[in-house]
Amino acid sequence: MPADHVNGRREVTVSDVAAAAKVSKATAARVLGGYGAASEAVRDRVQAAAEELGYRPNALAKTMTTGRSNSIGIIVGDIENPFFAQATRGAADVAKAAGYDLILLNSDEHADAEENAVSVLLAKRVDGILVAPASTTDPSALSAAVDSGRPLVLFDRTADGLDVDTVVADNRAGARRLTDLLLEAGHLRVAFVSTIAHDGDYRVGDRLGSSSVGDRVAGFVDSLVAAGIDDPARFVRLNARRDGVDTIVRRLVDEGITAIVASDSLIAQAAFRTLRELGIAIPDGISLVTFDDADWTSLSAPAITVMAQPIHAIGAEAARLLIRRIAGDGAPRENVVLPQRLIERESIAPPAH
Amino acid sequence: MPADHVNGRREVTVSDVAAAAKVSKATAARVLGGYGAASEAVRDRVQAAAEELGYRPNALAKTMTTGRSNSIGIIVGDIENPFFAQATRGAADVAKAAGYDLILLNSDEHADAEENAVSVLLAKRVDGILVAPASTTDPSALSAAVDSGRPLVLFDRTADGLDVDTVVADNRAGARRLTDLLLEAGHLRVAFVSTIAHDGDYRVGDRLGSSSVGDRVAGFVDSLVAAGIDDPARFVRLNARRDGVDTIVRRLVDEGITAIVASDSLIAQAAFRTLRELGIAIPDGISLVTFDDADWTSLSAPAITVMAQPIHAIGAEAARLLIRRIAGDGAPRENVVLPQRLIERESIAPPAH
DNA sequence: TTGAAAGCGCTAACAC
DNA sequence: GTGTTAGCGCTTTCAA
Repeated sequence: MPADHVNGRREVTVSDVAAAAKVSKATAARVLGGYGAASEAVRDRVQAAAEELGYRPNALAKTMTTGRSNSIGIIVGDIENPFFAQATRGAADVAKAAGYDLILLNSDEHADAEENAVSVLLAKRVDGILVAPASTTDPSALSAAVDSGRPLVLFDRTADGLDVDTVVADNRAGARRLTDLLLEAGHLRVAFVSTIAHDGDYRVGDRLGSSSVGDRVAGFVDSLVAAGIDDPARFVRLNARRDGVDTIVRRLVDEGITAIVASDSLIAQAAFRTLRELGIAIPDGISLVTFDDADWTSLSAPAITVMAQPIHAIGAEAARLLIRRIAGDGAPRENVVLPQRLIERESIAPPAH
Repeated sequence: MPADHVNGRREVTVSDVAAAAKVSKATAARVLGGYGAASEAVRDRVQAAAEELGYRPNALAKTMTTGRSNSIGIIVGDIENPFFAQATRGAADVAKAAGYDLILLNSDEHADAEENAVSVLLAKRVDGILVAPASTTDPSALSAAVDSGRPLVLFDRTADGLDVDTVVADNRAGARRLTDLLLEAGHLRVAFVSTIAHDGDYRVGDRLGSSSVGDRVAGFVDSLVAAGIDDPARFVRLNARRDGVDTIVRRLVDEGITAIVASDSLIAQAAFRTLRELGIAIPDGISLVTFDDADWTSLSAPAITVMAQPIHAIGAEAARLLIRRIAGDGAPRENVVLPQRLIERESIAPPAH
């Protein structure tokens, strides 16, 4: 039952229009497709016939012959995460302006889901793929995409060993600045908390599964080192997904930590709740800072000092790069690093003791 | 340059595999496509050849002959809006489980963008469309979708005159309950604020552009009427996008309103900020309630009493319905109404004086 | 179980 | 300016 749809109705094709307009298929296709030339009379006749019959182009057939689908795939961790939603919107706007649509897939940060997503997109012959790689250190799930020769652009995270364009925020500088702020306020015992999985305790130089978290940790360490603080690695607490942010924060409190750098606003949110339950005031009991200017950070009491990321721009820039590649730009790979922006609010105070 | 990609490499096809395995194209296609029968020996040979050559199926070609694309389109107002992001995730999960992918389009609540989105999706021959209609009262932008005969399911909002499945939340009951809470606390002057556009002042019975807002207003009015409050329409303030939530809230304060029902959490957020600027305490100066359990509503001081919606479920249920239709379910249209859930927090107190 | 051939709706040469 | 023809990569009769 090809071309028919479930309801049995058959779609109107170029041939139908051509017949109705009494011209050849090629001519009808030329005016309908807006390419080639045609006399005004013929053009009118064809358009009238198309209108009359309710002709709707079949983009798939076009793709079959041209090789271009005008759609690009985007693989995010989870579209429900505001970060990805904003980046996706940025990408969608740029894509739409250039005539592309987005096929959206969630990886949940799992390599196998990511690999599967790539397969699906390749099968649908997307013109290019945008992805926030689930793993920086082992991006093998993306190899099919690379092998396919189709343009691939990474955003938010880089991927080791892949020679592709990337767009990320300057997480290291951002983390450095955020931590500096805490140290300048007099803190000596400040912790960095992330949900990222990591075997054993963190040691300086360890590579993390996500370059953005890795860069944040590096910036955090930079700051402590510059301040002459001994053994900075002991202040880095990972595996918060496994262990629970709540548990980790309680432990930090017991250890006498006086300030916390949350690796993302979800962690900050959990920490905020735990501190409230513990009856510890922010910032007088403990100072708290985080990444991303999430809604709640300016509405909470106190409002949270954050390092905002140009999220929309990250997605938009990635899409721009991808589209340029699709158009055949053979320039060497580009690694765009966008600046973060500090928003100082009320969650930092000198340490208590 | 058909079938070649930008880089000039040609994709491996069924024919290539068939040749390598020394079988006919049909046979190779049968084993590769997992349909029809084949002897074990042949099957192995074909699979080995496919593996060897790096065969990747072309889903588009398959769609061309079968008429099924295994992709569904989803048109949302704005993916950056957490409501749509969550609903999209719900739909994506159900879709993925059934073997479908999502093509995502933003309408920005504009009819022309919506109409254009429908066109694109129809051209890409999606198997069905999910849409949160930009307009309940004039859904003509969706007529092409309806005419196409392809399944269409609406979520979050209904559309007048369209005989299609819909999935919405019980906004009227939710608004009624939320408003009742305020009246029970002793409020007599409570306002409802929405960004929806509307010509002139609201009058009871006016139809609004969005059924969800319309239902909320209706529930609000129900409550006031039940309490014997005169002329409830005067407490309904629309056009907040045009006039600014800030301006409207200030005016309400001047008018001596003692409680506000925000039509969504973005409005509540703006109102929260304005009241803070005005130095009016919540709930002692003014009580505030809203829809949607947004992050900030539980972290703000005070935490906001909200009517939560089963957002994920709305998207999931819509996708479920759509997929059932795609499978050929000819049952009469279904209008699913999902219950909302009250979360009482700290933003209601008896009126001041 | 396997193969040959036709066709999905379109574009792209190439001729006239 | 217009028509003819040959594909794109797959599935689907229909025979063998």
